[in-house]
Amino acid sequence: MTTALLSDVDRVRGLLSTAGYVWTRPRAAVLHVLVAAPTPLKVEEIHDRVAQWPGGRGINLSSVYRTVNLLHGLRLARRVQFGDGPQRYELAEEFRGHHHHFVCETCGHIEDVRRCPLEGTDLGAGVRSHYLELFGICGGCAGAGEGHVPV
Amino acid sequence: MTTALLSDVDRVRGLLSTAGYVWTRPRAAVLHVLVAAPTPLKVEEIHDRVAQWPGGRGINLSSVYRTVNLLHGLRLARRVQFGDGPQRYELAEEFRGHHHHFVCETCGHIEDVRRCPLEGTDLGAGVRSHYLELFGICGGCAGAGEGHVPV
DNA sequence: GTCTCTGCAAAACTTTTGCAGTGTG
DNA sequence: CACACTGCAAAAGTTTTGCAGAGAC
Repeated sequence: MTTALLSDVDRVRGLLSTAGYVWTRPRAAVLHVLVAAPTPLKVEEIHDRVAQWPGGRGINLSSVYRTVNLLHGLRLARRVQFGDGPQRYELAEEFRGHHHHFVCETCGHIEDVRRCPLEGTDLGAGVRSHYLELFGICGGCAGAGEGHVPV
Repeated sequence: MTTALLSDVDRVRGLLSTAGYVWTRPRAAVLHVLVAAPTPLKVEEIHDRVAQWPGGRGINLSSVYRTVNLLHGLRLARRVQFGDGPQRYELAEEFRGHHHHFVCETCGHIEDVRRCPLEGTDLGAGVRSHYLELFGICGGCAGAGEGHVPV
């Protein structure tokens, strides 16, 4: 999945460059935030974290939108939505590997589900991809021995 | 799934009444539209179709929003989202049965997937529900014998 | 007749866009 | 130094809300 010699940020930087895109401060900042995030982030959250990042002060919300749209268009970022609320973004499967999410209906906590329940399943001819999210009660919100335990 | 003696509209009407809600023209119109729709509809689309419905002229978009939110809150309608774009609504599983959707990436055509690929699958402890959509190329957009064929 | 609900208009929220100036390669 | 990109501000698209009047029971 990952060339251990190159960080994900560097890999994306190279891919953007090859595609003819310039490496700028806003793009670098958004990438660093996405690489560091364990779960999908709202654009607003990316913007907030970008401001913490060294040299990230003053980066405009529009630029964050433009950057995630660019990454999504190049299939370097994946768009995720949990029920209501705004879109969220995370690094593409190429970097993170194929996975889904478990969302706790009580506290909103998000967990990666690394074992795809559809693996080996026949989805029918013509199906190219699938979008799956699981919902339930996480370990923290349920009593002992009752909450979510991945398979 | 359905009490053949009562239409879905009548069943919802009874449920709303039991819950203390009044049966009004906007609510009736939205329900008729949802019952008649084979696939999930955008609020804008519901609003348009409501206007066609006898006595539906003049029903405000806000009322459509309020109605779908009410139905969704009572678990009588299900919210669906395909990639970008606005939310869509369809009658709850209680009426339509458990199913998913296949969305053609080329033409946007939506098809019901009545056989759940996760049936009998172990999703892990604590999982209460799942959200699954399939994407690919439909029969109409692919060459003969190549497009989507449900399992 | 009471109290819920609706229409209308305004606002809130998310996302996109035009444009003049900045910064990358 | 040319051209892509950014910040800013304004706009577009979707959804929510306050309020006075209409309608259901």
